Amino acid sequence: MQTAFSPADASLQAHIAAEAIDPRVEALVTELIGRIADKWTMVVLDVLAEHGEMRFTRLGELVEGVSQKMLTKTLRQMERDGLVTRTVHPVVPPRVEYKLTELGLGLSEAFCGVWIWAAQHREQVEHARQTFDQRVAEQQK
Amino acid sequence: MQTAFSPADASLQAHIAAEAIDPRVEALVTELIGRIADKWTMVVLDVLAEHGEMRFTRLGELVEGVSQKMLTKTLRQMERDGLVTRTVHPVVPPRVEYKLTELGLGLSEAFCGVWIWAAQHREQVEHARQTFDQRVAEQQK
DNA sequence: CAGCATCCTCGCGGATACTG
DNA sequence: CAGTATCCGCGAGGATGCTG
Repeated sequence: MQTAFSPADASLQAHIAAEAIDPRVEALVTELIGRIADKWTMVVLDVLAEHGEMRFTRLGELVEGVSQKMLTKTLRQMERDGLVTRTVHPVVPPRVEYKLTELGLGLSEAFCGVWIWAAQHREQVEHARQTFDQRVAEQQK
Repeated sequence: MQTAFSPADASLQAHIAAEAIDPRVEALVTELIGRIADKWTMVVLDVLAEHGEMRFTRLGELVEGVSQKMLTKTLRQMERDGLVTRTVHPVVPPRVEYKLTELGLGLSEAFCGVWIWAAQHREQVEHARQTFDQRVAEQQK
């Protein structure tokens, strides 16, 4: 079924608008967003999209700031969600490679717009914060 | 237009590719992503983008699932980041309206791709989870 | 090397009660 | 109506130590 997707993409596209109104679907999508839109998932997604297949340790270096625990957890979640594949090479020392699936690659592309936005508007956001904080401080007085 | 942005947009656009490589900028953008990519912010953003200016209570109804505390907190953060404006009408009973700024509107558009992706691939993700959980369960035996 | 297990802390976030 | 204030449980997430 192409695994889990019977209707043609064109048809789906046409239904997006209608689906967006359905509150139940909205809720499910929101839930999905809530799970994948966490900090580490996004960064791992980005790193893997840029560098391709990678080992655990190398990934930990590039993500930077992530603890080993969180990296493991994030990767497990992503594997569970079908975003990455985990291939264990039966050698010593063990060699485990992580790689984005089609699904993961698609998500990384969808998220690309947000990265660009963040890069473009970071300064505006920082300025807004300063202004806000200043206003609050003055109001305190 | 905006008050807080000296370099021209075209120039910025040209620098995006270069900036993306700079690790410091990467870190800052990552941090920004980490802050805005939380569950409630995304949903509020979505609701405001769809319905325009809205009052606090109405917002709480549409977001659905959010506690009053989290809604307040989320809105304060978004206001601080310059994503929404908060206008208090000095009447009784009090009337407070929230509305997306240009900045917020831009982010909601950037995030649009992710919403579409989530709507389109929700089933695939769910299927992947079932497969994964099954595999783990069998491995346990 | 790639992890699992354990301990421990801290702050998220819900529930409830009160106010301008 | 639109919040603030307070209490509190629980899970996220870091640090450390151990394995195949």
